[in-house]
Amino acid sequence: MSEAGNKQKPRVVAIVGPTATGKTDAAVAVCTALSGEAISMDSMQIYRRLSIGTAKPSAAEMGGIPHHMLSIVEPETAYSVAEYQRDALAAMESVLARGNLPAFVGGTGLYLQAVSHPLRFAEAGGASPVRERLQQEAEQPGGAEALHIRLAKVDPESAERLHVNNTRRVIRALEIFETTGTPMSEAISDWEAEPDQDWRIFALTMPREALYARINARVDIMVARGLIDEVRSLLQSGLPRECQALQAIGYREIVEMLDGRCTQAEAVEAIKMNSRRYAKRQLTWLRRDSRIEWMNLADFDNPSALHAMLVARIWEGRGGDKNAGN
RNA sequence: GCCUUGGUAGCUCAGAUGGUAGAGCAGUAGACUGAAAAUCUACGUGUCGGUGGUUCGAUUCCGCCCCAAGGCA
Repeated sequence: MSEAGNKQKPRVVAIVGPTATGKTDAAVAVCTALSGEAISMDSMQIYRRLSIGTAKPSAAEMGGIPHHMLSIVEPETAYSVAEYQRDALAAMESVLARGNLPAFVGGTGLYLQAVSHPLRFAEAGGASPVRERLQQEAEQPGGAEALHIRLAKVDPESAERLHVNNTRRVIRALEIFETTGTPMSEAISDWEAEPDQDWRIFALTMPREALYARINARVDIMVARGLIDEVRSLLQSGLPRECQALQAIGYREIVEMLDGRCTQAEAVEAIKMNSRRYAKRQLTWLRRDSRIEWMNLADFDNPSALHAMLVARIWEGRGGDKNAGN
């Protein structure tokens, strides 16, 4: 106990999965049963004033459970993974300090990695003049290829990894090298860095067809609840169309519609389609994480049964309690 | 009832003087380290409506039938 090497790592839970699988409810159930606090792991619920389209939990849905990392920045802000990592880990520490169970909930795969491994990022941060210059270069004819070739010279490993057409990534790698002098491949950590916590990660899922049906239905509900007005008032308040927050699914399509480039029916269909594709990408991301314990809604009579199982699994594996018992 | 035009991939359609067919979209799989709800990559076999006939060979030509849309009665 006094030896650092034997120190018990604190138990931390994460509930992940594609959009519309009921993660929020599951997290509230877990927190209620195990005196936990929820920490959102969602790149868009971070923003204030984006509520309906991000399916941000309402006060009622939170069921009295404290939620962190929700509505913490203004929508005009460009928030990034590195900031998320810093802020979310701080939130986690505060939950731990209170003796409660941190329960991360959300569907942003990169954010999960950032806090649970944890990733070490390069020194060079967000948007910069260097990035802007590289972006302009990329737009020249043959620019993307030229940048990729340049990257291959200074950081062959990253160039190998990155497809020429993935300009955004090529630029980032170049940006890291140009501003720090270190190639990206050396500046960042491995995927598999050991975390300081004892993570228990559960992914909620369901058969593809059922998932898609739920997503479609949820989009209709969002529209019925006033998604269009939400977007309209965001624009009216002067929020620029190019900002990160308005790139969110459900927002960019409505902006298109409000600008008269498509009908409402088309916008709604596009939101459904983009949400389905997003869910598919989320699944792809999660599948490669071997730590994840999958929970298929189809195997349970109802969500409550799944919640009970979740609680039981987390409880039984709780290292601290097990040791306290002997 | 008659005439016309269609019936080819989940959808919209293309195509071959007869040698079993291909685009877009959808879909699927994958990648992912400071935009990640972002960005990027790969993947096209389907009784060519049914059934008879001609033919070495029919989805393609011919007959009949079914279905859809339009027109005439």
